Amino acid sequence: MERMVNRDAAFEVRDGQGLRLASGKRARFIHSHRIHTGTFSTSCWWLGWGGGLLAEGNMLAEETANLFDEPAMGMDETNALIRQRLANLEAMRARGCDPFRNKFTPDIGCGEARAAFEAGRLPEGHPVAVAGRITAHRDMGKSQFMDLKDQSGRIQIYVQKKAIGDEAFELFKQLDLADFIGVRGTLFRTRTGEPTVKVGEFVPLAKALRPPPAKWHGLEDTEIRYRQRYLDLMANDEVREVFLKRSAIVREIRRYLEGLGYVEVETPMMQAIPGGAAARPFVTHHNALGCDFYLRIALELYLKRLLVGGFDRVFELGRNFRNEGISRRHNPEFTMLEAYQAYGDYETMMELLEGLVCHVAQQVLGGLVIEHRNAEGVVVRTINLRRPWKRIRYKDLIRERVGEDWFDVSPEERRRRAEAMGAELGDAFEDFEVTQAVFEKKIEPTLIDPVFVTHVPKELIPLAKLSPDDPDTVEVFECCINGQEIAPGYTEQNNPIEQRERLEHQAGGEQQKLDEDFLIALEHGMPPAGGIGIGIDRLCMMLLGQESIRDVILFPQLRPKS
RNA sequence: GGGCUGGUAGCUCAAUGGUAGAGCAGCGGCCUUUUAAGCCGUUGGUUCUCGGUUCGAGUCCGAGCCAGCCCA
Repeated sequence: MERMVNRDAAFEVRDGQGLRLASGKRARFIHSHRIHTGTFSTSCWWLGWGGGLLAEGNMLAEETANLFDEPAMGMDETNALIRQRLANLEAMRARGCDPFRNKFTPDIGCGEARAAFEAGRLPEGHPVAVAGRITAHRDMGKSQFMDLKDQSGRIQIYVQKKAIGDEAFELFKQLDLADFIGVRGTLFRTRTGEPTVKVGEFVPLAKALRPPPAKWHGLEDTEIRYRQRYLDLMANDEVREVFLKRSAIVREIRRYLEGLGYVEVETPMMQAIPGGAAARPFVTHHNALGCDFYLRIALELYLKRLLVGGFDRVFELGRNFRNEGISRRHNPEFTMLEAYQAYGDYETMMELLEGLVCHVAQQVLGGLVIEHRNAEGVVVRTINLRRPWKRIRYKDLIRERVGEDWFDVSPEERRRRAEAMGAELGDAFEDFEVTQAVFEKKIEPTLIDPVFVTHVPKELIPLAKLSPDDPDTVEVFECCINGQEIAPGYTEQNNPIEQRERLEHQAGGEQQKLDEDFLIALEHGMPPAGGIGIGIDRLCMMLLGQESIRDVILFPQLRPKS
């Protein structure tokens, strides 16, 4: 009975309120202006748009009737295109055909069938069963062409009136663009050479009550593209491609790390003390425990506990949450890879990163030279990932880019020069921050090919371990590609006494901000280790040539529509 | 948070302050190998919201909402 609701899930709950349906209760619902009665096998909620129900189980008929008097808010039945589709749905039903079928089993994908036929792996006349969404319709009178699309791609189908009979032909014409159908037929090639399925039988599988985006221009409204990504994916093949490749990137990252003996783990997203980074967290509340939790801002502190526990090569690939601004490069939730390797150091992690990114690029993109193109298809940037990647010390890079005497002049002179270069400096900026502002504004954006910036001043990263050969710097690298920092890597701090001092200093005397359990773990002994964090969204932007993080996240965060 | 740009039919876009339009989609008709099919006809609008100026506002002004870009 639940399916009954599902099948007719085109009808709204009034006033945007949800209705709770108790198991075994009878409920009335409406479709196409007809009221039906049903019983629910499980309890469930129906809410807002696309929900199905108008009244709760044991509500009296009179009460329900009142609800029906209110104007429809959820589905726009005033829209002529939707009304037309509802009428087509009814007409289909009147022919005794269920517009929302439970199952149809294709024996090959649309794109696969097409490719196999093109390659000669399937012969002319070969029988196939395919299913997909109708993406184009070309009406030739007594014969019809349609394009059918599924995940594997597109194939054309061809229907002749005399081949399927008058009755079925009329039903066929009741189909709308964007409906799903299943088709059984045989492969052939049309006069124009197009691989096509000659339909012997078809089955409507699901009705689309709303029209799809325009076929030719695609969907360009950025707001709809992000809020209703399914429409974007439907209409824009290149967007689909980006997300399929993102999936492949993540898969290849896992494969590479597994090949090196890394163990993938999952650690808490809800944490009592959010640590491992300096960022504002989101707060949430646990009712039964009666306390607040924070959504994690980093993976580090739990992964290090696992090093203590004896997982020597460990990684997690998952979501972090930071309660900060939203921009072209920032989404409040973003995907991070953190990996830790016992008995390694930051140099180990540089090699890991090089190997990882090259493996992914080779497997997913088929090469190590990445070209970014603008909307006109002109190459605007080329990134060369070939190994070895450049390694340069922070101070050497600064000297190389903004003057050999940068660190020899007075702090006042550095400030003057930085401002002359257009770096924006806070009044309270210390000397190292002035240099860092120049690095971020003037140098980082120019680092297109991969660069490991090493020997970073210790003031910048107070929690890291000092470099033995230059104690003013720490054993840290920042890897920049495509003008952005993609991944920092560290020789991890395993001295619990120093770690405690630093964290206590960072907590500023607020005990509740100190992750005591983490410090206790370190006191049990953590092997020396290299660690790395990779922003997967930014890595995808770089590899896939996307200028905005929103174009590599399926459902980027936007302000909720009221 | 600040600046700039934008919001018009289901989609993509037009419209000097003077009758809101086109293409596609939809609907009706013709067409049995088309593919952005074609041809003929046709429906469709709270011009994001609220207020103001004006004889008259999609257009000008003010406030707000949403988005994009830049900056913080």
